[in-house]
Amino acid sequence: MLYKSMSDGFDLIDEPAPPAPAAASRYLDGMNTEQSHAVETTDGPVLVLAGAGTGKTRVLTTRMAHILRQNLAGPGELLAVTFTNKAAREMRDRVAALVGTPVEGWWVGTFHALATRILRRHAEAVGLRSNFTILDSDDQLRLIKQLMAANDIDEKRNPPRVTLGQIQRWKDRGLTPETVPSAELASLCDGQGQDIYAAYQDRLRTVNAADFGDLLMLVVTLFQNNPAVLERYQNQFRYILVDEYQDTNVAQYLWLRLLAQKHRNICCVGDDDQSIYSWRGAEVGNILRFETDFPGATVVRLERNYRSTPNILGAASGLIKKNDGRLGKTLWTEAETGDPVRVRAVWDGEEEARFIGEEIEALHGKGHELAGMAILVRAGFQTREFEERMITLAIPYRVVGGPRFYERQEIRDALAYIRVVLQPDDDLAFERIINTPRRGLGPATLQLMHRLARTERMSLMLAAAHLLNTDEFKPKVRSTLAALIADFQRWRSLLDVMHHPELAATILEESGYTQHWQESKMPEAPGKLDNLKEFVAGLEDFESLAGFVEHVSLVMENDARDDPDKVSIMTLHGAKGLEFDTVFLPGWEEGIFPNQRSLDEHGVSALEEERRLAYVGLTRAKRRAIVSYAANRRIYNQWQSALASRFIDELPHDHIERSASPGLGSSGRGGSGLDDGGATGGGFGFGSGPRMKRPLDSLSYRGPSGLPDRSNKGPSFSVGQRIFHQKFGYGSIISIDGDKLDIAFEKAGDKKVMAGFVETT
DNA sequence: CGAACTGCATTTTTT
DNA sequence: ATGCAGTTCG
Repeated sequence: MLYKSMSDGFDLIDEPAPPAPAAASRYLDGMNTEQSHAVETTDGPVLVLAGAGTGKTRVLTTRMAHILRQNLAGPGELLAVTFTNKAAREMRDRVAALVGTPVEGWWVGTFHALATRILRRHAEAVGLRSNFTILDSDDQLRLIKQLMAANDIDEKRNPPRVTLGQIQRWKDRGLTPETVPSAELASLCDGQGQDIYAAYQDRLRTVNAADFGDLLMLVVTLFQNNPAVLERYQNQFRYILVDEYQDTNVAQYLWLRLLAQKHRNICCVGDDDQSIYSWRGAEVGNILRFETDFPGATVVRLERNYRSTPNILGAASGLIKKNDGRLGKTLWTEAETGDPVRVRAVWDGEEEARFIGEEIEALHGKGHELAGMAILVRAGFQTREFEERMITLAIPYRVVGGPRFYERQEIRDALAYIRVVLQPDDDLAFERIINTPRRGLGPATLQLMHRLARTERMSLMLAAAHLLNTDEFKPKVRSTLAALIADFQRWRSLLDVMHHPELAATILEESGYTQHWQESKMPEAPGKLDNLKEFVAGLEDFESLAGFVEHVSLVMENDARDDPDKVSIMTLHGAKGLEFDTVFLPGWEEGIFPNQRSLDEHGVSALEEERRLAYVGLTRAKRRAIVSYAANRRIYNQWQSALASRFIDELPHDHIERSASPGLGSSGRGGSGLDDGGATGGGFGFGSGPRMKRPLDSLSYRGPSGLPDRSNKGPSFSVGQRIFHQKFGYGSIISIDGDKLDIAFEKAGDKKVMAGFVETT
């Protein structure tokens, strides 16, 4: 099990607690001073700055247990908010273990789940009905496309994804169509961004739906417009706890601030150094500003680390120190020094995968569990070469974060049928399946329905019903559509009668959907049928179809089931909150990590976020961290010479040990602080060739040490100069950064190349 | 309606 | 290169 070990070092005491005060504080045993301070400071705002591996979950859960045990609040008066369902579940389980009571009726959950819970009760106040649908990203995109088409906006120049993304960012910031700053409108949708946003919101209200952003924003609106409702919740939640506060966006912040205003007992836990989600709206500012927002706040720093060795912490701390604007923490530990962080230079990606594979085999051979090892990459596409390597070596592995069950086409289709049964106004769902399987209800029919729906501001289903009373449809269409609507009505009437898994099966059967896949000769058809079976079977775990649909829309989680011993391969983002004995951090090269695109788009702040990502990566390791970087990288099937990531040079020398694979420039002398004067990471960045397996071909460019000639005695270059490169041919210099040249090659396009591999012509 | 073709991008992701 | 989406052709 992946996260099992997370409680290592702070096992929970789950004996039932005698009421006596002396015994009641036993759950505080074994906590360090700062931890218990964070737990026991129950009055007023508290900010807990919890460095990586300092036991923040323990503090959070113990604090909840403490509040309950001291009778400071009942379960219903405690609000505990997390970002992911996994975190919410873990919190529930651990508090339940501490208190010895089941967690029914508690307000422990994700922002979105809790917001939904509030919203269902007050839906009318914000223009929805209580059974509103929560849209998934597929629905959202389809809707945006429709609206853009209706406004004659060119999709080529204005990708719908971008439009949707912008609207989501606005919602993250709590901005309505009316309050979006005009300066931000010019660039979107040829200046029609505001209209599209407004139309989008309008459409959502009409079809009784909300997207994820709405869930948060509508609660804020609800509170702002209905003081009585706000007051009720303010009174109810005597204590508020927030996990991962550095990840909150503006809407979430407003939400919390409104709720906390009355009792002011809000405790936020977070780590500004682990803020890696600004690109999806998170505001590090929220955590940096906490003391201003909540005057008189108590700030507790958790700096004692229970996870990693001093070497790992030293390397990570040295790296993160390069960031400005931190609240600042100094992690320390009493653990044994441990191995230095290894930094390995390799020739190319293939060799990197081979190297990591060998390391994993060696460790496994010595009895280390595969489940304790992880390969953490910057971007999804990097997982492939490691997967391939694991397959050839027959090492069991799992890629965390692949496509999810509920995102599969057939599951979404099935879900859409159910959604329409539950909520006839759910246009997005209805539209999805109106012609799936094929019924001859194509675009023409749909267009007719849409027109009426839009002009009369009604749902498609209603529009269809109206149109059946006219002679707008051809007879065949008319009878098919009438039959479909009748089907839906019949299924709806069975809702209270039939056991819901059975009903779902009936719907899939009678609608012809099952048959559609039975007849399909697509290779994936059998698998899809299996998934549908699994889907129906999964319904047993829920009380009703409505409960199930809610679960699916809010809990789109991966089935993290199997625990057999496997190496984890995942992105750095995906690894946040996890820990492993051994962590491999490949691909530390300029352009990949830090990611070039990110840098291009957001400059210094992006660099700092990338650095935090590196910090997150390193601090996942309990005992061993192995960073690697390749001299050559194939990107989109183009060979590029790569430069070692600047982060490598930022790792403090006394905590790392550098080495290079045999045959590669910087000898295997190993030893930390390899004195190669390598400002850019030790003799790196050979020119590359597509099939240049060894650097031999480029011997003539190397200095006596076997390193590329990086002395400045070689030819000097100037911008605009015409040059020749062994692999890329002729080109001209765009810019010069030390010994790194940006060159526009005539054939190969723009590349970054080391000066040592370029000849003047 | 489905196969085949063309053009295009290709970071990170939860709810 | 590769995969995906949107379009076009049979």
